[in-house]
Amino acid sequence: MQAPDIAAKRRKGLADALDRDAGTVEGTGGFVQRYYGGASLGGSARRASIDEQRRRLPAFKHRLQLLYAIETHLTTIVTGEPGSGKSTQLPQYLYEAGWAADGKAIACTQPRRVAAAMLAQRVADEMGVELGTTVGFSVRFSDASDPQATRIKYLTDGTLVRECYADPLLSAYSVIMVDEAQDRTIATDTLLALLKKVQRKRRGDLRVVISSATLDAERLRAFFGRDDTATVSISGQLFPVDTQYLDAPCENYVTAAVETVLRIHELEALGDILVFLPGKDDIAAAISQIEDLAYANERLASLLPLPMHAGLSVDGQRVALEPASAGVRKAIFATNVAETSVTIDGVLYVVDCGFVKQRLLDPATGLDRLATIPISKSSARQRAGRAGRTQPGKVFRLYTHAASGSSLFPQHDVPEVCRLPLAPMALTLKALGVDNLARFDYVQPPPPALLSHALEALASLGAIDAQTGSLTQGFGLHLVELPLDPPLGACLLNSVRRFGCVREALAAVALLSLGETPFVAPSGRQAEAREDWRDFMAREGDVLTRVNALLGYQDTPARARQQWCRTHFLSSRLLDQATRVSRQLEGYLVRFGHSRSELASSCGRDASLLQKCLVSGLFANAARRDGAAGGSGYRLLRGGAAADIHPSSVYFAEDARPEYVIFASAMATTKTYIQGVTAIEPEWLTELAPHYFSASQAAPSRPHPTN
DNA sequence: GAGCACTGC
Repeated sequence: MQAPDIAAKRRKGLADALDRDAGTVEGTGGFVQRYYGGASLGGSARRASIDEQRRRLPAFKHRLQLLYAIETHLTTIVTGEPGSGKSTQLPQYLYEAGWAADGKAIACTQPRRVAAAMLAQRVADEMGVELGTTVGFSVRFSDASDPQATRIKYLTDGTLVRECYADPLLSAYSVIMVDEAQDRTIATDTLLALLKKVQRKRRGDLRVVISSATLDAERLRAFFGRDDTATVSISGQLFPVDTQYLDAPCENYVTAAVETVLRIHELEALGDILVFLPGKDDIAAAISQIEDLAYANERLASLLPLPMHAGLSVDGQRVALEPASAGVRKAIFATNVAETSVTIDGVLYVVDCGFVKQRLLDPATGLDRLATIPISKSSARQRAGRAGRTQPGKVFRLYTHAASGSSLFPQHDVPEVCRLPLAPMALTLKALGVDNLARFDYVQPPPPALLSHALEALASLGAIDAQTGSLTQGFGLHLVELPLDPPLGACLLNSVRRFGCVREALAAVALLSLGETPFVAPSGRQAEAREDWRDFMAREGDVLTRVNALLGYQDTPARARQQWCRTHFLSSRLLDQATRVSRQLEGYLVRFGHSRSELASSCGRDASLLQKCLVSGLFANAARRDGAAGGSGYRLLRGGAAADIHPSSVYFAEDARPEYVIFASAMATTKTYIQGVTAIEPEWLTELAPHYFSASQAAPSRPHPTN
């Protein structure tokens, strides 16, 4: 139960807050209050205008209703469109109402780091405090919070889950607001499930607020218990969006998108167009179609097609965000980044192809697929909303009205726990004392096949005991702490324990955890780039080649790195991030008690040490040349699926390909491609993963049964 | 022979 004096203080705080304001607020549920005053806290003109702005936000009308709901219910679900101010205002209302009065803090979690940092900055500005004092944030690589002073703390949900390791009851917080819950990421779902457990243990002392744009509210109410859960809906600041559909299904959404853009440009008032397409190939195709047409058509000179996807450099993204010159209409061809992560101002028209690329693990084959699938109805609404941010807009859906209502488009997205590899989540839950993952109280239970896949993977790495299912001392416990996929974490731990190649392993693991290759050439300069890249190339494969690039980058003085990347056609964004990751990982190894000299170990000229080190974690990703199929392809040792070398690999253009390889990832798109490929000797598999491979041939034996 | 959506610790 809530300590009486604290609750009383808070109620007084609520009353004080009411006393400061002026006008009449009306909430639903019969909770109508008069409020007085109007003095701003700071008294300066700037503060007064900030207060004015805060009052104009839709959330303000629901302020008392929200505070009342949170005061009287353990869990409150808040739905509201973007622009309603819930992410910035609700934590402030709670603070003003005294929820942080007794030394506890109010947490607000976000799925993405930039969002957490930006929100904290804005709220600090609104409250007139220095960021990192009363208002702070904590995300990977950046902590601007002070345990003594911070009362409103923005974090990523992954960071808060990690705080559970040190403080399983999250006792530093009185209220935890989980924002953007509609994303249903693994981290969000994990956090929600943990919060339900913590709420029970803290016996009414922790309030949970779940906020979301378009939420499966009923599911969450049922999960947290209908009696203890309130629902509040806040209207957004969106303008009406007129929706248009095709009369008949289109054959090709790229052509249809281009045609629609041209028609808008021809017929509609000036205003930018945002086009949603599934991938960057489609984006490039659409843009080049428009550019080709523009040669022959002068009227298209005032139409500026631009790409927007996560693979672009910061500068590349900025071009699409900047306003076009007078009289020019931007047509931004974007992937899903523009649905959630990036907000583009000035968009009046949205063109939505109705598809998205989504990653999913096929439990039958154990292979990742990147599939182009119809979007959910929630996602369609979200995309449409991008046209109505500043004035009434229009959305052109590249499918028929009949299809839009049909089951072709599911109501909501499939949450990540139902489609992605779960080994990292399984490790987290084990570390937090969840012994039986099959019986855990999930927001939405994952398919059993995904769970057993994860448990088998963890057992084969030695992270959990195959018989008891509990984390192994030392290895398993360290693996939990590392911010890495378990196989990569295993490589890193083994590099210091067994192989003495920490310098290279840090680089390799950091690069592989980011997934992409740093070798990126602008179109048209491929040949020139390939020539330059020869200096980095290693016979042993992609990983050593990328390691060479990263170590070269790190050996370059910081101020010269950008230029160095430009001359060598390398992604400085990726290499910079990999550098930060490897530094953070090194910090973990220090914390685990490894000495400076252990961490300085290098394999020097003996690349086989690093190769073996990679095998020790990635052994499940082994493949052998497929002689029967003509020799250029591979066959996975686990499952036996056919696979090809990804075009980004150093082996793609090679005739002499190694007989046995391990790879960082396999992904089925048009074909199954393996990526991040390293040559190995087959006997390393039986030497380093004898439990996984039978000694006679390098083929997997059945993994140990688990749990 | 020719390509990977998006996050996060």
